[in-house]
Amino acid sequence: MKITNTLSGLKEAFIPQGEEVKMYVCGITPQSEAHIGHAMSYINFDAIRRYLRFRGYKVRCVQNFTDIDDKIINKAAALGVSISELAEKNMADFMTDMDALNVSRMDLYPRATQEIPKIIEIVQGLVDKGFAYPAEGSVYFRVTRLENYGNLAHRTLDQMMAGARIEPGDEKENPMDFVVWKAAKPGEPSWDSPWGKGRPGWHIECSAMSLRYLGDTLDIHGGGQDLIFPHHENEIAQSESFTGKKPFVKYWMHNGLLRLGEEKMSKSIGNIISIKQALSKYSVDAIRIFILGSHYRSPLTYSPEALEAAEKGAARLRQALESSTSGGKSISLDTAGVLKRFMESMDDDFNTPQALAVLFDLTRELNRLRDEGEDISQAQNLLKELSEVLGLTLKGVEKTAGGSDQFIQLLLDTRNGLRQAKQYQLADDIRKRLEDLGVFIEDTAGGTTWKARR
RNA sequence: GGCGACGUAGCCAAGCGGCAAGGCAGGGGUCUGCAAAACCCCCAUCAGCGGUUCGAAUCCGCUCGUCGCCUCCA
Repeated sequence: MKITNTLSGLKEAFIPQGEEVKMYVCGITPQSEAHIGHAMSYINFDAIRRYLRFRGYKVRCVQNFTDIDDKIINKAAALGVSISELAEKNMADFMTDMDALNVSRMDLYPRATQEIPKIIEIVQGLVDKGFAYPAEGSVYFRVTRLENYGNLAHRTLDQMMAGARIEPGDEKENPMDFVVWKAAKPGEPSWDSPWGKGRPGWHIECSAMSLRYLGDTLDIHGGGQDLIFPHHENEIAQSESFTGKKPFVKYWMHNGLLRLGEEKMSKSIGNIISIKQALSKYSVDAIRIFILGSHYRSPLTYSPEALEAAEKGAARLRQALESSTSGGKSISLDTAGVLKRFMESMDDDFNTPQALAVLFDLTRELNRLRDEGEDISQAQNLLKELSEVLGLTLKGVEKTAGGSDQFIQLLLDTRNGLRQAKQYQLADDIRKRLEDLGVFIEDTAGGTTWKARR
């Protein structure tokens, strides 16, 4: 398997440290509802995890909740609710969204506010070794102590300074120094520390959680491209300085960002479509096909047209699993070939668009064999298995609950009576009216079937 | 200004040195009482210009256009 490593900029052979792949996927700051940009990141990394498991790896994956930071504090104040109340609500919503998107659960979801002792331990360690210094109750990381600062972002300190957007902050020795521990402001939540009351800076929580739950060296650390700098760059600085071990992460993976129109979808710009909004219009499978239909490192633009196209594609895959498997002849499907193509695609830096193409090809082949009267159960099982690797559910829309099924069946029976009597106008009228109610009919050789669609 | 990525059919999107995957839409067939579904066939020379090579969408250079990061952000 090969993975593109952001640090080297190269596609590298994937060799994990041990039996278990240690993986960390940057989570959210639970300040508001998650949007489909988040969905894009987490669906991509979900497919990656699923494939690693499919390939026989054990995977231990951790995802943080950064439940304390400026944004949450301000937002909670604006809404007039407590910080924990806001965070709890958004974390619960996030889990609901992830479940709805069929993103498999992480092994652990640590929270920044519950990792304070580990965070203080790291900050203290950094101060002891001279990598960080206290100033006015805060503690800053001394960026100039590192030779390789900027490596992940492929930038040097000088180049960053040239950006000239950095505000020098009086307490800092160097404008690029970043805060690892923030002195408390009045009215804000705070914890006791050797430097007085304060709270963690951004970045430090991820170092604390990954070191604590996965060890000094991770195999894979993932997140959106917008996290490369400064977030992940700073994580490397803190973690490696604290443990004295390199590398902190063997493979850095970053997904491209979702755009809406010509801009990145982002909370600060406000051009957001929430996961719930998307799910109210499109099926999970459509959303996953839309996202996995583009390579994880490429940017993707959200559009109703693209989602609708994905929805139709999803319907085709589903249809292939729903069709009956009547024939009794032996199988002439090249299952090994299909599997090989699928794995070659995924082995190559998780090329999900190509893997999806394999599924669509398999679907066409399956339908063809069915039309020729072959037993297609094996092909269907393969399609089901590979779809699950990509996290597709391929579940049809539920038939209506309870009673109405019987009435629909009654109408179909009546209509088929009319058809036999060649009363086609009446039969077509029933079909049309059922369609208006969201019930779609198909007359096949084996009888009439129906399904509910929105 | 610095760093990075990208520009492939009507739309979305793989391929990254050897005769252009896949999805959606479109056209033509088969099947069907008609629909629907499904199957078969058709539909691009890869932003532009120049170079390297037996051979380039794929490598190099320039031009044009777009996006991301450098500040909170998946």
